[in-house]
Amino acid sequence: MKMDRKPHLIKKLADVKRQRVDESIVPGSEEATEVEHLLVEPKSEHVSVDGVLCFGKENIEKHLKMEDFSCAFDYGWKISCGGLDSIHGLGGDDLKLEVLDGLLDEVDEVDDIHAAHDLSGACEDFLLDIEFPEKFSELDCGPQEGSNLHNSSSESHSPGFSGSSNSAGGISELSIATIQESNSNNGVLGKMVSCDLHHTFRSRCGCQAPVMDTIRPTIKHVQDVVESDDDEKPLINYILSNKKVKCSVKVSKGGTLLRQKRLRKPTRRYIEEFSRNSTSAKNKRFKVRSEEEHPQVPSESRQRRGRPKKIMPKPELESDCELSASESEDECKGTKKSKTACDRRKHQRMWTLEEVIKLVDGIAEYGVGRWTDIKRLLFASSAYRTPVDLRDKWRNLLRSSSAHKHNRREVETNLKHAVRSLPKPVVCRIRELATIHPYPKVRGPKISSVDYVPSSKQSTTTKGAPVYSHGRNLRRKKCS
DNA sequence: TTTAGGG
DNA sequence: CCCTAAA
Repeated sequence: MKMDRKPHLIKKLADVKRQRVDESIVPGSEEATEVEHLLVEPKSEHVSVDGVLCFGKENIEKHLKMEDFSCAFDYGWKISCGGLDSIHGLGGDDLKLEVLDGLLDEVDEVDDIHAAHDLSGACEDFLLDIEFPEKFSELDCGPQEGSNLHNSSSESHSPGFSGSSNSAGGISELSIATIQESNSNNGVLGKMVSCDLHHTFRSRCGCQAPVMDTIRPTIKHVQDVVESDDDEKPLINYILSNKKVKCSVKVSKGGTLLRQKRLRKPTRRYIEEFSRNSTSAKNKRFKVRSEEEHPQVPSESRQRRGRPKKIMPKPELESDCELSASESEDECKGTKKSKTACDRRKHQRMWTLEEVIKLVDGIAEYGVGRWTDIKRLLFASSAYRTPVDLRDKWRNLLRSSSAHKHNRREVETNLKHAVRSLPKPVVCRIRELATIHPYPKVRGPKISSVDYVPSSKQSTTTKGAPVYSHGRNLRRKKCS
């Protein structure tokens, strides 16, 4: 199916190109330069999303028009075509390849072009993106293939495609920036260029990439569509959310080139949580509780961070599956990118009052420092609380309680706002424990000889007051 | 592996 | 919450 159309389309384009090239390209050398740059610097996927999203039906008109423009920039076009064709081994490539070669000779960025050509190689890094075009090509591109190059939806599944999509995304992204300039410099031409660039993108990833103006409404549209069938896949949600951000950024920046760093593909879990939060922040607490009721579920979530241990012991529940899935994703693709993206703190769990109380009880019973014991005995049910978490929480509790002591008024004012605050009895207990089981750390003065002047500082440092009797807990901070 | 401590 | 060092 694609095979049939390709040659045809290309031919058509070639014709158009002949007509247009002279008109559009010749006058402005700038565009050419810019395009080269564009070709050289593929960046970030966010544009690809733009392009993909643009596939709204309302844009058919625009797309058609753009097809006319598409030839303004034969460089990008040809290249993209060549790349795709060569990759997919479609018919009628010889010609195009030839042309491509010619272009390669002409253009400086041979390497880049080759890279584009050799999509399979280029795309390895961008497997993440593959799903974008896929999803959207199915979603939005389907109905209107007739009017488009439509070399995508069916082909998009080929491994090489992701690469093309990426580089195309980079192009279109840059093109946006370029467009601004072009517009200012020579309005019409700029527009044409932009159109063409988008077209290029579109041809490459098989989706339509209309000009900026068309993007916004389209996005909205797509959004609606997607939101309507929520089941479609969280990924889409993510895309949309991302999309929103990007759009806003673009607007705010007024078209200045903005290069967003590649974001790591969010795990399903992240997506889930994101959607949750966005839907209702209030439910958060409730959620935590509900999750507490099924502690086995999230148990896996924690394992990941500490040590690899046994990765995915056995998927028990759905959420477990999710986790494992995200895990595997992380492993596959995250290898390279995980570093860039700071996914720290991905899973935060609010400490409920019950938990805090439990923790305090545990500490009261076992003492400070025996976190594993406390965990094992009191938090066995909540697998997501590691001993370290308990310790951290305790630390925080101490801090807050001491803060209470220091300037109560201030704290109280905060209490009004912060729902965080613990009930007084709990605070009292904490403080009590603090004195009984001093946490080795926060001690005011390095007074090793507490015996001498204990009272003076003791009041202020609360738990800082070293209680010496608890052998185990008596950890001297390095008294330098 | 567990704790402490720092970020 | 996360990470690392030390025990």
